[in-house]
Amino acid sequence: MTSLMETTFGEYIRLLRNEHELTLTQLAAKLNLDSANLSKIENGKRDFDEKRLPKLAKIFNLNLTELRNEYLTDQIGKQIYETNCTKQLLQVAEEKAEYRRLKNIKTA
Amino acid sequence: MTSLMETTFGEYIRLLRNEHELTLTQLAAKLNLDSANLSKIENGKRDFDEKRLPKLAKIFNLNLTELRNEYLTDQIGKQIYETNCTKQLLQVAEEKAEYRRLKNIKTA
DNA sequence: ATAAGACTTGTCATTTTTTGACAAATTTAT
DNA sequence: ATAAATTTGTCAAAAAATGACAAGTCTTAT
Repeated sequence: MTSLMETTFGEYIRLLRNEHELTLTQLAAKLNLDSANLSKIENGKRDFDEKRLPKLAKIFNLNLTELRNEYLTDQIGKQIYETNCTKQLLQVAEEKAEYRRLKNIKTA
Repeated sequence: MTSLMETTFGEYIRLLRNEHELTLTQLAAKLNLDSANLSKIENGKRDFDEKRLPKLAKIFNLNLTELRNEYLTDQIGKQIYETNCTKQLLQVAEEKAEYRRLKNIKTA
């Protein structure tokens, strides 16, 4: 796996956009959304809608799976940040995830 | 800190309820919710509303902070599970959380 | 067998949250 | 100063979460 970004997902989009010298308006059009909202996304004031990941990957010719990982880690990182979840608690959360895995494979 | 549960939050509530020999109806009443919905919560089909944590703590005479941690780790664990987030990706998510911390302390 | 209590499931209206869209700033580059 | 780019505020629409109730199953006592 390619090493993932140490940025927010919004910053990552901005990075890509700048690399490709697109304006907000131009990229927003390609993504089928409003430039004002894309601005908010890049500035972390709104979330990028997961449904648009395939489109985003196509526009910048990125591997969708890796992009999804970028997105996923951003989302979870955000939650960790917002809830002030410590490493110790995160460890517990991981164990609980594992518990769900065991349980649900049996159950389903 | 007391060691946290390796159960879902719903299962934990059920555990507490059974220990105290309360019916769904009885506990639901104390929590100001419908017994049918409490059943769903215990069975993981709905989320417990965070707003009720203080009430829940009071009913069972629990430390609110610890209960919150129980809740928090359940929530994040659930997200880890649902998104199939691997340990490796979780590590990245943690770094991103750290990045947000640094950034937002500066920014705010 | 059946009646009662405990629990579960399905559905739907209400509430809350998220999203899309537009107008009006503000900033940046020329 | 102008024009383009970006940001911010607001609000209606869409989507998701919640509350409530009805109807179902399952168990247990009689």
